[in-house]
Amino acid sequence: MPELPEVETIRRSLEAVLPGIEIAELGLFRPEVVAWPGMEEFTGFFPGKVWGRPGRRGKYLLLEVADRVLVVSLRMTGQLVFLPGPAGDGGDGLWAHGLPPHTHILWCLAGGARLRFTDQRRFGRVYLVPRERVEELTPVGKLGPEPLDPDFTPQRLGQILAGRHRPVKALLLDQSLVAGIGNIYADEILFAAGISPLRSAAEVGPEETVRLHWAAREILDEAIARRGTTVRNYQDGHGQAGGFQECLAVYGRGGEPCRRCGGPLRHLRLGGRGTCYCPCCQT
DNA sequence: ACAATTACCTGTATGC
DNA sequence: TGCATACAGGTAATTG
Repeated sequence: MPELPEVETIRRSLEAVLPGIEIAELGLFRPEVVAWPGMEEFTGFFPGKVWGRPGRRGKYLLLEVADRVLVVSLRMTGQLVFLPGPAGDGGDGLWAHGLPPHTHILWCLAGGARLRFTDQRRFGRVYLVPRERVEELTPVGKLGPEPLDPDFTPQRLGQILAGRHRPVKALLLDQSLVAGIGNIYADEILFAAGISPLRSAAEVGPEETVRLHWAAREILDEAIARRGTTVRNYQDGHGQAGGFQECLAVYGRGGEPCRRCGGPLRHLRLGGRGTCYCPCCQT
């Protein structure tokens, strides 16, 4: 499940190889993954255009291409992988052999390399929009602050929590309040902060807010350093797995002993999401 | 305005 | 062995 650390890792992978490369042709095998604009305009745009620098906002990849931005939402199982060419399986253009199943878009690049978008469950979407209309035409316009930006302070987090009576985990998952945190990191951040996911946000005190703010940055930074978490099928922009799954304290460990107190971790359903926490260490 | 719920998807695991 | 069901969960749309 690509969350902020995974999308940032993909962004860094692509930043190393994509800028300056020209697009030769495009294969669109599943038009419904294109949310904007229409299929004809989308397919007609790319040939001859040059990739710019990849950016990120929350869980969204923002790939500059000529005067537009390709906004990619990977959702659950989406993958964006750069395949160097023309060696190996590269260089065959749109008719390349060995393309994995669920390949929905393939950009064939000058020199034989390719960029492929795959998504087993087809939740993922791409938007091709003018640079100045990203916020207007894509969900990026509805996102809350970036948790790793300097202006995301404990005070700012306090304002987000204040007066809201939903469980604190539900707020962490709400992309319009804080951008980039998904189910894995919400559980890990709350464990690191020692706060129960069930607590009403309004009842999180000032001292705990500082701890929660610290935990969010600590966990997200460390997860980026380890190139993301691979529990199912996440891979970075070169097709490599992440390493943070070895650091998980609670996610996916319901019933297993807490690494801090040794007691059994609890698994429950919160807002339709699987949730793991330690009832002893998180209050 | 806010909060809760549902639809969208398919591979994997489990129960009978 | 085979079939049905539950589950994984990010986001948009819908309902309350």
